[in-house]
Amino acid sequence: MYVYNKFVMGNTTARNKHQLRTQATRQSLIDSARGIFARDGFESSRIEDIAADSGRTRGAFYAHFRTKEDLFFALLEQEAERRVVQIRGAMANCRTLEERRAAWRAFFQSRMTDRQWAMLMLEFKLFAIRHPEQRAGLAATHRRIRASLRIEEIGEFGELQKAALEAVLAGFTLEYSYDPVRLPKRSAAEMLGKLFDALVGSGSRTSLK
Amino acid sequence: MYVYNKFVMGNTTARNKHQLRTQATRQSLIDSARGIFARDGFESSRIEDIAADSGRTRGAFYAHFRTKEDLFFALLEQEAERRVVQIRGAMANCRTLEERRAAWRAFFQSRMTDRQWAMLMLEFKLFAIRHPEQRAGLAATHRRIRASLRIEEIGEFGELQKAALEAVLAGFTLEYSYDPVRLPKRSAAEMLGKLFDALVGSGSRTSLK
Amino acid sequence: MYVYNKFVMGNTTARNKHQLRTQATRQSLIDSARGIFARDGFESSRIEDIAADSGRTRGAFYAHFRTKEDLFFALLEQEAERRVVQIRGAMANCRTLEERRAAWRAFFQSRMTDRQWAMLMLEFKLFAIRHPEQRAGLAATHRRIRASLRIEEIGEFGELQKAALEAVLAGFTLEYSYDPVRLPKRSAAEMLGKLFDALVGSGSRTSLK
Amino acid sequence: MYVYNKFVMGNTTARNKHQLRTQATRQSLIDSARGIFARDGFESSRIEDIAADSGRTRGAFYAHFRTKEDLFFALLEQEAERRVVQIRGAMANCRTLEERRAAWRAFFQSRMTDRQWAMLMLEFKLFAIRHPEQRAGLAATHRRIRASLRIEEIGEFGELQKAALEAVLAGFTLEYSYDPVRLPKRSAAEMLGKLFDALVGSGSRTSLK
DNA sequence: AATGAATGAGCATTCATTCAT
DNA sequence: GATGAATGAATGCTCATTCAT
Repeated sequence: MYVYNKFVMGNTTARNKHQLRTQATRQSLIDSARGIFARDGFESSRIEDIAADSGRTRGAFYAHFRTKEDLFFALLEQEAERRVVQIRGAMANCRTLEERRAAWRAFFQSRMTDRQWAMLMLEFKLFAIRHPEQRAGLAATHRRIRASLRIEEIGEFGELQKAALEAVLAGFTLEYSYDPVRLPKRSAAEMLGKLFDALVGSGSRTSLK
Repeated sequence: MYVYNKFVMGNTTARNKHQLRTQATRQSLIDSARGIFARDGFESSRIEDIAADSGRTRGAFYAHFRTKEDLFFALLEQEAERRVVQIRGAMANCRTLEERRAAWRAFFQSRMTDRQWAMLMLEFKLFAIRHPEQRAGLAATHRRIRASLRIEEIGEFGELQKAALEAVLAGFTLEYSYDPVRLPKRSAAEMLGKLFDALVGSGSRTSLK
Repeated sequence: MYVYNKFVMGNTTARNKHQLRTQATRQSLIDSARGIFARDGFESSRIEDIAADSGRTRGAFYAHFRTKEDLFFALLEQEAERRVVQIRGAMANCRTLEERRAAWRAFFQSRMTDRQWAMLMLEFKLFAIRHPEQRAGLAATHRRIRASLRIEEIGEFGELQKAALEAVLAGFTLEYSYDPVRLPKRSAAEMLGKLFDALVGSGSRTSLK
Repeated sequence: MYVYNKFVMGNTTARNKHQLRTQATRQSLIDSARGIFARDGFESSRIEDIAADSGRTRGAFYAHFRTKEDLFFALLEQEAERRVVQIRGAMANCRTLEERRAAWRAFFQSRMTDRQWAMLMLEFKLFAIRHPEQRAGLAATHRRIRASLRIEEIGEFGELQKAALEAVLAGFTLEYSYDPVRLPKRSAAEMLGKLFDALVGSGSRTSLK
């Protein structure tokens, strides 16, 4: 009941109304969770708020998720999947390395203002830092997501470069959320682009690699 | 009772035992708070834990601070002051612009592994993001601290550059806390240094400015 | 959830178990509150005591009332309603002015030994005196209750007479609670009756009006 | 140290400054307590507020009183003594029964607007009602005070009459505090006077005795 | 006597989770 | 599956009282 395999949706053709309604409730809760978790943080988010936001009650929540953590991780996985779909879609339309690199660059820049995702990733990392006993599992999940992104399609990267890209992005999104006046969107995106170039290396230029 | 003037401490020689004890308790609570807040985050930190860690009771806490927030800000201010003292001290020994730039670079790098400070700043920014009603005051405090650092002594900077430096640093420290294996200290520091050079500009090289 | 419409109870026959349980709990809490508030006073009454007395937990209390004040006012309103029902019922059986006056006199006397109600009214007035910011609302409620009693049905009264009646009653009930030996029930009731006559005026006798 | 006998003051002629200051502190605390207890009630009154109001600290309080109750009773005793002095003074100037009766009547009326005393007596009675284990002692004290008033000098009274007088007074003062608009001072005083006459009996008129 | 820091029991309130329906 | 009442542990904060100075 509590296990939800996203591939099931794709495979199953026969689904009755009951199942559809169930899925709708589950999805609705996840959708509401996105906004609440991003706004209040994991700790301060109240299950009742999430349930209320999606027009359900606490009971509906517990029919689909075992704990608040469960929902948090389900949400993260789904959101990550979305980003994977997004970048894979963009890559599919690219022919040359240059195009792929440009697509990744644009993806990288676009994520800075993706406030909800940024806050969720931040909360995820803080959660991981503060729950060492779950560290291993969380790290594995994260690794899996990163692998799906297949950034190596735009060049060979060491983990260091990848980590640096993520770090820079996280830093900019946090800073942007904290003080959007000091770090205006346009200039910040521009600078992020340059940092991307510097870290990824663009053509023959000396990079930070 | 709640007012603590750091300059008084330096100047005054005659202090009775009462005052000494008061200061000792207050400082002890702040010291304990540093570890607890950094470890558990602002929300999850319990006043009882802080009090217990410093060998006091909840009551002692409330004799010195009005609320948990109060302690949090007192701690932040003190920690910030320490960093200011540190960089100002380093700068005092510099003669040339090159020396000053190198000192700042080293300071910048050193802060990445300053895990407690990093987590505290992160918590501070999250707090600010999530308490918009206090935004103005918090921003003013933050501005004051930044002004004390006087980074302009190593060159003219726009707010954008300063913000980018902060963002990059925040991103790296978070990433480093989250997965120190993926982002090993030495290589990360090296990369931070290069990003510093790129953002600050070193000599005639093309910078990210 | 917090809204309780007494008329619904009377009219509705179909009520599911959930609703019944809800009402039962709510009423049980109010019933317990009557005893505890009367015994300990508003300030000293502990929610835990009230919950425990009705065989519930603190949580159940908060499922039905927002604060201790909320419960206090709900209780007062219900108790007041009971008195209104009582006097209106008595009046319904009266034909002449004399009968109505006698009924009121008896009602007046009976209230002196109604210790719980007396203490609750006393606590209510003390609460009002000590929470000036809520004065307006509380006064309005009180006025509404008084209007429901319709004492004018036994003659024309100025506010002064009504207030005096209330004052005398309050004084006697307090004194009776404080020292029932000094003010024995029977003689006190007799004296209360005489004061009632004096204040209300009976027939052609010189009154205190 | 904690025992304070008011007669000592009258007897002692040689008193050094130290003792005077001590007495001043004690008296100052009692003076402040009068206002705070009357305003907030016994339960809600904070020792710190009383100390602060008299410009002292908690420590000074505990140098003079063992507990909050102690102060409360010391205050009550002193206030009662004042009323005794007042009525005894007034009586001393009376020659005839009529004069004495008029003096008592005026005294009775004047006490209604003596808000602080009224609230203190109310708190006292509530305290007695709610602390049955101390009932005996409190009742004895109260009896002693009543005896000092010597109301029998204006006629023979049963306890019933005396209690009724007290009850009526208490009721009016409470009502007057609660809603001074509904029970205007002048008319209330007038009515109190009439009730006094009715209860005490004036000349040949039929009384409520 | 007086100060005021510190104690610690007490209490209102919140909220994740359980459970009868 | 969904409801929502109820649980109960947790926690911030208050305040009478103690105690070192």
